[in-house]
Amino acid sequence: MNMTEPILKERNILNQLKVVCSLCSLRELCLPIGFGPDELQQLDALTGSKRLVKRGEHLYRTGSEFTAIYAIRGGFFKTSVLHDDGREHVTGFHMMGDIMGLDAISTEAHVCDAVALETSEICEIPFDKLSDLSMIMPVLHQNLHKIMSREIAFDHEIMLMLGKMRAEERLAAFLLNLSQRFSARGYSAASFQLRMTREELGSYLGLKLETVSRIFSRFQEEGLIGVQKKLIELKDTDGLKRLLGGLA
Amino acid sequence: MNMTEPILKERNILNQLKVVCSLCSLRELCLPIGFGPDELQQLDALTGSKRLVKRGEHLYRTGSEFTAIYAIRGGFFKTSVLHDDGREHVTGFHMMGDIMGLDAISTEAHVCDAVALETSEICEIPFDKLSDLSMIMPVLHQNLHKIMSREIAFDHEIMLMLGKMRAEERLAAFLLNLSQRFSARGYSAASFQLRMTREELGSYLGLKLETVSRIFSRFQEEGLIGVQKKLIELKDTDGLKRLLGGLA
DNA sequence: GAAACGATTTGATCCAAATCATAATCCGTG
DNA sequence: CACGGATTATGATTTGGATCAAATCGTTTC
Repeated sequence: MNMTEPILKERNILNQLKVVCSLCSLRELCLPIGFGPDELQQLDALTGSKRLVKRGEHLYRTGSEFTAIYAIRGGFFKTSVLHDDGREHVTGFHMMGDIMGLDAISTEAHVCDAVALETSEICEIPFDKLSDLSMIMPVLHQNLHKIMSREIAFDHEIMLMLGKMRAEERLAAFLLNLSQRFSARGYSAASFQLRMTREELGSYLGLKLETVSRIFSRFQEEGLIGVQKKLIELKDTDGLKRLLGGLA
Repeated sequence: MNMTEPILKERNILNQLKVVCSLCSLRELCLPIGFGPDELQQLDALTGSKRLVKRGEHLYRTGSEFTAIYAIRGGFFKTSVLHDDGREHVTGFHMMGDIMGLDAISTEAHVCDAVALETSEICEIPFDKLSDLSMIMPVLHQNLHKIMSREIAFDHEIMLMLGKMRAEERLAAFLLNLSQRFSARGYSAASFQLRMTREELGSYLGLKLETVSRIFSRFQEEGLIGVQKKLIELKDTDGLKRLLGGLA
């Protein structure tokens, strides 16, 4: 073996990385562990096919062909399914650092709508390219599995919430989770802006919008949170946690 | 390049396949698409580390180290999480052909208990070996993604059920899903034995056991199903589907 | 800047499922 | 096979959240 082969291989990887829209977004997001410093620098240096999705626009729709997964660089999305009778069910809220579209791999068609709740920047990652690439980059391969596994585990938490918690507990759990996610991304854990309506939040939590509104008011009376329209301030995190009691 | 290298590689794969407990179980189950006839025959010929789990025994427990995923060759499992206050929440029912343990990849520790509801035969698949192997077998790699993706999509359906459906709709949806799963495995779609108690079923569906019992009785009065203890007979599948209305 | 529409809050009433209670039945085990 | 605990069925009552209703507040839009 001579030295040219590894170099060629290296170059090939770099080319593919470009195609793969740059993993700079992935670096910031969910795939950071395990790359060496050099690899990280290379990933960072690459610029990829980013795209703006304006508030209210669809990133993808139910039934459209699955070709890519999407890393959110900034902004806020909801995913939802629409029923025959016109009712909407919100299946998730997604922010900077989250990956969307993983549930479509098995059917090769998207199974929900993804809509931007504010103007957002996303990074499109062609899945076949990512898949090929992960065959030669073990770390990427592992991280891909971890991301999917994390989504499964997170969904199980949601199922617990929907199946076992009362309305107050659901709201408390939601606020604490959102706070924690903002905090993990460098934003304030105590104060944040909701991007969704009461109706969308209710749909996600299995509640009616009136119930969401009432419980926000009640939490405010009890000094647990401050509410000004969409601006939420967590005033007594321990109190909220106490509400959850024995549940997770 | 000479001819020895591919042959060595091939042998290496076969050795690893043995370690990987044999993919014969996987063949029957969730990874069947994409292997050539020769590969399939080889997979079938291999016998792997199967294990019996008796009724009531744990396959794994919350917090135990994640080392393997499990393919069910026969039998029936529930997965559940236990809360501080002693309450149990059932997160899933699993039968022949299902893969369990995927939600533990990200944390490297199991996040739920898996208990056999009847004496069952499982195949343990060491995950690091499977992961290595999938690096050199693209089809295995793809199928692994598909399985995980399918689990995510299925969980979204459960979330819909828990968030939007009334008790009757949940039971109807559950019975139809179970029937369809039995049917896909070659068993009768119209008549089957429930392996779980009313309480476990209620826990899974977000209902109390009394509600489950009452609705089974009501369905029977209406001629939708026949119930004799745990033996369920679907008498009017269309009627059950009609109950679901616009949902799913 | 007024009009129009959407989002939120709050009140009154209703209902599905939980809870409480009691049998009846099943099934594992000594 | 008879005992005892677990499971199921069913009735009576309670209640949390849905539904119906109306007023207020915001924010597009023309």
